[in-house]
Amino acid sequence: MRESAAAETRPYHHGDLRRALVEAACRLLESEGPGALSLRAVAREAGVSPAAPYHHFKDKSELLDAVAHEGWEKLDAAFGAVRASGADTGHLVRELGVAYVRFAQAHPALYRVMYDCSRDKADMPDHVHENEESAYSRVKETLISAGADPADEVGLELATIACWCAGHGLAEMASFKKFEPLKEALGGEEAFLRGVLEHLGVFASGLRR
Amino acid sequence: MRESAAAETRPYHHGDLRRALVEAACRLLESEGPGALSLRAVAREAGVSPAAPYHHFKDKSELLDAVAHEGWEKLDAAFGAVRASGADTGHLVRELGVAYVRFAQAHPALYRVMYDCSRDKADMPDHVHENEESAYSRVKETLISAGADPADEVGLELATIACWCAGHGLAEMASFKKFEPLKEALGGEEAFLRGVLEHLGVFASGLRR
DNA sequence: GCCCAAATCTGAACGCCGTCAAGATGCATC
DNA sequence: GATGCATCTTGACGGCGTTCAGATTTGGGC
Repeated sequence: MRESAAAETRPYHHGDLRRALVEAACRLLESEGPGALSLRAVAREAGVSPAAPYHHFKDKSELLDAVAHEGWEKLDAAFGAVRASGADTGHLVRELGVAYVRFAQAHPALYRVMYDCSRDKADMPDHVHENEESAYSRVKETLISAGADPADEVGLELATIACWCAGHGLAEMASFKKFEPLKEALGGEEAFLRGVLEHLGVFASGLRR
Repeated sequence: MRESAAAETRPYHHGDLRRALVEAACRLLESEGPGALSLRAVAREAGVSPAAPYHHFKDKSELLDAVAHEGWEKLDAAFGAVRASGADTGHLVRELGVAYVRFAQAHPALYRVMYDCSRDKADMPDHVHENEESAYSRVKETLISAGADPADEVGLELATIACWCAGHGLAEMASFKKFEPLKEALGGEEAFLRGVLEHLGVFASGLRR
């Protein structure tokens, strides 16, 4: 006889410790950075003992996976917003690239967790593979609306990967101090990002040539 | 009264513990991966007490910096080899990209340390900034030989950054399992790498348009 | 040749970490 | 109301980064 039938699998003592832990982890990540994200600290933040998380996650990496999952969904939402913003299709791919870097800059610790998880598993999360609403899928769609040939599956996949690689690389390097003079010369961060992306074929035209 | 006048600053007890530690760290990195690289393990591998490294490095991150430095020099050498291989200039930028990814795949743990250090300092190492023999400088030169306008400093810098971002992104994602079917369809890893790079302007032509 | 100051290394300690086993606690069903 | 199970706590283990006091070695000045 549950009060709310909201949760399908609901814990007993705490209410929903699993979610509470993920939220505590995100909170710590934003406030203290990735270095401060220990299992014990998360448990402390959630107000439980250091061993409590082990009833909801096999080990620390499984908690990080859950945090990363949260991150990918936030990224999907950010991409959805760009798509809904009505930017003209000619520049939409590039604007997705800018939004991607902006996301990484807005949540640097979360972004790091997202990719550390991917590296450990040597793959993108399942979520990206299967979900049609995923950011990855949206890039592919956007390439098609920009004129890519949907019948050329191989070419389309390669172009999507190219976008993703460039976006990820730029996301990890855009904040390097080395580039600050150049940013000033170009009149700001956004101009810098667009400038770099303009040199990368898929972002400039959405097509190979 | 030194036997060999080789070392300029030479330690007293061990011979050259500083170098021995860096080499031990590289050895551990190759054999056990980045997760096993603790200061204590490095000291163990070098046959000294856990506190000994603190007479040569301020803390662990400074040891990692030294390891990363070693890595960047190896990368420089790899790029030098490509440049000396006499590939035709039209494809040289792309071949540098392939070599970059190959380097990251050949030394994954070292590559990770190299970029973790950069991220922590929010910059590329000094070595990359100042050295004309650095891999970064070589990309720039190669872009010029491929036809980029050396007078357009801003454009040239943007193109170099674009190369670097794409290379780094591809290096971190090329081993994702998601891409394995595509690699097979294209007939191998190299074809996959070239295929992705072909979609990224600077690699295809070395010029903006 | 000898002594001293400085450089180098060791040993022990602190607090933190991830993880596990054993026991206490509370909910859900019978 | 008793039973069973999921949940949480307590306490412990080994490993980590780091520090500090003390032992050891070294090179330079007498």
